[in-house]
Amino acid sequence: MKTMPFSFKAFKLSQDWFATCLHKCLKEKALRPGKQVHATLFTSGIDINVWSLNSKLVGMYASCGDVRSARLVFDKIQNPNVFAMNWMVLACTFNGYYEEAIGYFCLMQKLGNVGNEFTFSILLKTCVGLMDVKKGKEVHALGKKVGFEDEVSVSNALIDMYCKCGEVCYAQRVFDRMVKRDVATWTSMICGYCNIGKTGQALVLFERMKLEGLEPNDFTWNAMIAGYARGGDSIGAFALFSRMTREGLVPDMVTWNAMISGFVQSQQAGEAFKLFRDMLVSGIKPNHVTLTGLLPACGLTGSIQRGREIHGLMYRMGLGINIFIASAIIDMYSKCGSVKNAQNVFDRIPVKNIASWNAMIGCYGKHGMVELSIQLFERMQEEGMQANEVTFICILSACSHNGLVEEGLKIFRSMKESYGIEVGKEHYACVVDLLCRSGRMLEAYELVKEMPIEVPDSIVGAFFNGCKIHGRKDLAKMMAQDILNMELKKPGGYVTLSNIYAADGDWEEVENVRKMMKESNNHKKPGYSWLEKMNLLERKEKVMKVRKGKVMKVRKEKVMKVRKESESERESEGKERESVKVRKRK
DNA sequence: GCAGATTCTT
Repeated sequence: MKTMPFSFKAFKLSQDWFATCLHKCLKEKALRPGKQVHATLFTSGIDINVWSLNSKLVGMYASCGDVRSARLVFDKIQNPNVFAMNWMVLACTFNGYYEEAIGYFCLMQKLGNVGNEFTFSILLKTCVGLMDVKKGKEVHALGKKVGFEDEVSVSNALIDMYCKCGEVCYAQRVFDRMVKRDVATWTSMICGYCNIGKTGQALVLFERMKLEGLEPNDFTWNAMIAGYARGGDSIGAFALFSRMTREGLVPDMVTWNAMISGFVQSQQAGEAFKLFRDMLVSGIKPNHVTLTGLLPACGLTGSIQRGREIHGLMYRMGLGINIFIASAIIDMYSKCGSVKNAQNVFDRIPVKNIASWNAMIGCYGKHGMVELSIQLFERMQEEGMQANEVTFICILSACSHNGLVEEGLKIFRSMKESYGIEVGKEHYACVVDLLCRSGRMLEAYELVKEMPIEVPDSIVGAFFNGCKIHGRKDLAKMMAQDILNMELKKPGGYVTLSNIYAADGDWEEVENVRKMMKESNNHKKPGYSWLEKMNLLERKEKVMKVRKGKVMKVRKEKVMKVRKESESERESEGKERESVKVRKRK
């Protein structure tokens, strides 16, 4: 906004001049100059209601994200037009005031204005924000009634809304009915399929789109590549990535990011680093997402050197204050075995968020410093930060790995009562592990039985393993019986049980379980139906959990490996320092 | 003049 014509000599006190200035501020999302224009407008005495400046003012504030100022201006408008009201709905939606956005829409209806196609596109976004398909359907019906359903923009928004709310079938129905489709239409539909893991279906659409003469753009390629990467198919993702470059297209930053984090998520740290280098060579500047995506690769291989390089790069890029990277860096140092570096980064974060606290609490826990973990947990609350589920996973696993049975149990019991946090699978897993490690098998048994949620295989496995170690075959048998009697919340119990016996080499029991399975005709239900119905939030959680699971699995090995490495590193560093000292003395 | 799809930490 340096080019704003703020030369007051050339000041033309006309509404045209104000309109041009406001438009420019709106386009460039420049709040401060916009406020200056507003102030000048105010002192000039021009009535914003006489000219159409009112909606432009609202638009300027809305586009800059200043909802409060937009609202203040809006309230002074005598007869708000569609534009002003659309801007209000938009501003409220983009800033999370979904209910208020709907309020403005209702006001619009009350004033006898049905709105236009943009009103409906924005309103559908509001429904996405609320994750409310029911409202989305209402908007759909209303839009149909007033005849906006055939607008490409509205149909696109409908597809987007249905996909994000987990109703891909409805999205497909809207898609099929469309007479004219643009790139965004296809991309939204492709995205919908990618997000529920149906990359094959997405690919079919991708090819069909090309056949119909529409060239996929960056968004389409990104959606495809990201879809494959998120589904754990880094080979498929990379095939697309290569195809994209073969077709003479230049991948943009987001595409590189998707591909890099895809490799990291499928544990291919080397490929990720290679790609990152290629990205730099091709002249694309990485952003904070690139670095947060790449950093876990350092933890995977325990390469603290690479981590330090990225850390340095972050400062050179002026991203030092970015809270997302900061947490990822803490985690990186933690996984690479350097508590001190992690702590340094943590201390330098001016405004910490929950992820930064959790990363540091987890770091202490991983390195055997439970007391510090708990101290930090307390400090966090003193500083007014609310603990979340992840915080408790960190604390409980710290207790479990360091044998703090009573403390761990106390924290576990207080979770719901004092903090109002739902106890999840991971928390149960930590505490079952805690009890098993300290040989309190009966308590572990009771805890597993009282679990109100579906008991995951990992917990059952940990329990059986504990029974083996502590010689409690009686409890193992009881648990097995409970699984068979379906007393335990465990669909597919037979399968788990036979797997457990198989892992133990007890083939006789395996055969028994199989027989029982056939007799009772109780086959494991194929788990496909929930995919269609699951909404996006749940899916995201699920994906996160799957990722976390993968990380947890390797983490143990890595931490051991890293500890060894960092020990030898410290040794060599020590030696270096000594040699430096010697040289100085000389 | 108002939209649309992609990437990220615990």
